[in-house]
Amino acid sequence: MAAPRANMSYREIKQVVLDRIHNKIWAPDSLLPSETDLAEEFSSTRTTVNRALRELAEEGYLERKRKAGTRVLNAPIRKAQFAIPLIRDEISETGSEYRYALVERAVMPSPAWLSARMGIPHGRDVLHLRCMHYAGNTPFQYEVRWIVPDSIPGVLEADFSISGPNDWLVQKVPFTNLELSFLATKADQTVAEFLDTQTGDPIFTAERITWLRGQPVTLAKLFFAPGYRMTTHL
Amino acid sequence: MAAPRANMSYREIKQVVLDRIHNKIWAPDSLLPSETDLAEEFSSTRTTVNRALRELAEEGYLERKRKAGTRVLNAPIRKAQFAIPLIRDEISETGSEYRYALVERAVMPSPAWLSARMGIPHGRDVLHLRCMHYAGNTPFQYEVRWIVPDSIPGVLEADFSISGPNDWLVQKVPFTNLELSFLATKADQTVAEFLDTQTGDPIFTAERITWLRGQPVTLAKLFFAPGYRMTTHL
DNA sequence: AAGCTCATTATGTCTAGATATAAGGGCATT
DNA sequence: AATGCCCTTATATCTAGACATAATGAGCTT
Repeated sequence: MAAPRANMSYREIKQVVLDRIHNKIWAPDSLLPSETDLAEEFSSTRTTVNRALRELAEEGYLERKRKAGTRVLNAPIRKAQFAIPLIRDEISETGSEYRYALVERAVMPSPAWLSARMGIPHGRDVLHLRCMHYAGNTPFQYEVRWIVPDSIPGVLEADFSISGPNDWLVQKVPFTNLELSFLATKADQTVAEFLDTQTGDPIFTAERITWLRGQPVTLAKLFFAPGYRMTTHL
Repeated sequence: MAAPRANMSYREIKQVVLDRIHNKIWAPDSLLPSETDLAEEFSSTRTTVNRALRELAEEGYLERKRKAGTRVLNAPIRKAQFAIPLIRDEISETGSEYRYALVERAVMPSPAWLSARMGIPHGRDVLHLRCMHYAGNTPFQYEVRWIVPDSIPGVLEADFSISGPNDWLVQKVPFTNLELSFLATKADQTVAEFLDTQTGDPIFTAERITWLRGQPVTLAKLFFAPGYRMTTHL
């Protein structure tokens, strides 16, 4: 248990505050002393205390409001952080060779569900892609993607047979906004074939919609091979 | 596009730096000017520039090393943050009433797979719980949990028939370490029955292991009702 | 009782400058 | 060529103090 000393660093202050929260010295919902008071107690400065409390608030332990003060959250909203690496990196790190294949490319009018989901005019042409990502010879991910070409100059001319649309988009289009969902889906026949598994198998799936300055850019459905886990530590 | 002005706030500086990264003024892998230089350019101070760059590094855009300088990451490791609320809150927010039921409570020797997974001695007694969480009358989550009683005084006497083990643990045991995984599983007969769905249906599942000062505390498998999505925005 | 105004106060941010520390690069040694 | 030492430099953090801003709550008005 860190004991208050003189000249504590903001890290040490964070630890002391955390300890006090855990030991209920500062109970849930209760108000902490003001930064000024804490600075005095820790014989530090307000700037340093501010950083400690600010970070603890970001981590979900405290709630801070101007004038109202700093409060201990009763149910610390734990924030799990998942790193979303490029699939190429994710596969390379396992020691396997990353391989990519374009399955289908088509320009088609936006289907109704897509229009609704992304907020684009019904019937507008969209670019539809289906791709496979392999770790060595093992299927890793089956990707189904729609791209709204209007807002992305050059996308209709881009060559997606060598590398995936994500690579291209990351390079060309800095998105400003992203929605990411994880869910479990049932492998239909197509997915099962591509991922080399049985129809009906549970498939860990990610759905990703990105916008650029309010304009919808792309929606991707990423079907992971059976056994995939998205894991984080904290 | 934010243009550099005098007396910029750290937020404005962040925006300018981000713009420059997006516009490849500072290309991936390239080195940024030093904090001192940037402070001069933005007619700000090093402290302010430092905060801007530090936050951008936390967000995964930059990499900073003492003496080496600040570098643009070529593949911005996007970090998706998921808020992990208490299930009670998650259900209340939908407007439904949260209901809880204990399905089974047993003390048993740790099965081999659990011992291996959590690193506890084989055969050691563990507390096994199965619970249901409902949103109104609709099944929301089926929870299967193991608790290592050694490190948690009082857990064998705790009453889990009224409220769930998570509520109790959060109150009593401030964990120091957590592993959280998301995956897709296939509903077996038990899960299907409790979640009121068909055997074989894909089930979004979370696995959570927590430790207290290196000692394993609990493992929970959380099976969510069909249709569940874990969503985040950034 | 309800609504409004305003002073107070805690946090939010910035300035200017100092010290601490990690790590790259050069130089000398082996 | 490889190793080890040291100097330099860029970031990391701290100090002390200032002003900015949101929100509370007291006191006044309606």
